[in-house]
Amino acid sequence: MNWQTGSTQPLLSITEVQEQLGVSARTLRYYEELGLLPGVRRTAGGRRVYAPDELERLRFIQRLKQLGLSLAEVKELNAVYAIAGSTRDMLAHLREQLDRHCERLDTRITELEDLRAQMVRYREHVGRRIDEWEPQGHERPKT
Amino acid sequence: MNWQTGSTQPLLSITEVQEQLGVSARTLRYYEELGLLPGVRRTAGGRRVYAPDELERLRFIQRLKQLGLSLAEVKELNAVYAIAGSTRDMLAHLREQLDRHCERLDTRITELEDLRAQMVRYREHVGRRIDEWEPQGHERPKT
DNA sequence: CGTACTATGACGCAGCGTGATAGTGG
DNA sequence: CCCACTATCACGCTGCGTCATAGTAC
Repeated sequence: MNWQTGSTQPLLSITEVQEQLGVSARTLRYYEELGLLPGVRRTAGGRRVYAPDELERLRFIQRLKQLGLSLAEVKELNAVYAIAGSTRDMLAHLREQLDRHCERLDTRITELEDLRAQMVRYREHVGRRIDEWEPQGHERPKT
Repeated sequence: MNWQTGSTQPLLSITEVQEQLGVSARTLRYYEELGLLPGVRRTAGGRRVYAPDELERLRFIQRLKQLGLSLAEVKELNAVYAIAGSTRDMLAHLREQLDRHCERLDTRITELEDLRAQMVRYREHVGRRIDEWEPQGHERPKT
């Protein structure tokens, strides 16, 4: 699949992008629908054509997503990007987002650790009750 | 609100349960709809009446939820409970679930820690780009 | 009789997965 | 003409929040 217009721009179909980036076609359409990936061109038949620019944008989105930002936050960053054009403002905004998210992550990690500790205690409690079971004198399973 | 039939059973309205357990009315109806909380009685007018048993069950559900089990898993446990009547079988099943979930938690915690480290690195990268910005010579903001 | 509480039903969110149905590319 | 690929709905999932509408308790 290559409709190069003269220059050697690798234009990709949705399936190719899917394979290269590991993002499903459904996800690609969804991102576009949400406005995260504007300006995706089409063939005469209406099929999506992805240029290197879009791939860059997608990689950026992937990174932010991996960092745990929501699509709404990614969209907000894209909006800033559109206005500030990858300038200092955008970078500053991005850094703020990262800071905020880093705090949320810390909180979440602590919560999970507490939960884990609690779960281990509860597990041991359950274990003891199982051990105590036989002496209780109820109908025992097929031991 | 107390329709005690003679014995001193504190029968509660949905709002009272909501206040005592911190579970919304919507959530209570939802649990019932899912079959997590069967046998909730009603007044002549169709209003839900919660007995101590239900409160116990709800507290149990809350604990499992806090430990991160999904409602489907809680339901499964209830099913076992209904059959085994809180016997060894049920406890054993519960312990298995807890074990499995503990592993998932470990994985998740590790993931989040990796993510955090990655985010900090990215944040620093962004920070450096901001610092480098002035020398670049683009139109500076209103410094 | 009023008004606070409640019941049921249904839509909404996030982030897509998973069809169904119809048109396109080669 | 065939068949793979793709486009556009549209519903499903999780765990409820949040109306809208109608009936109930006091």
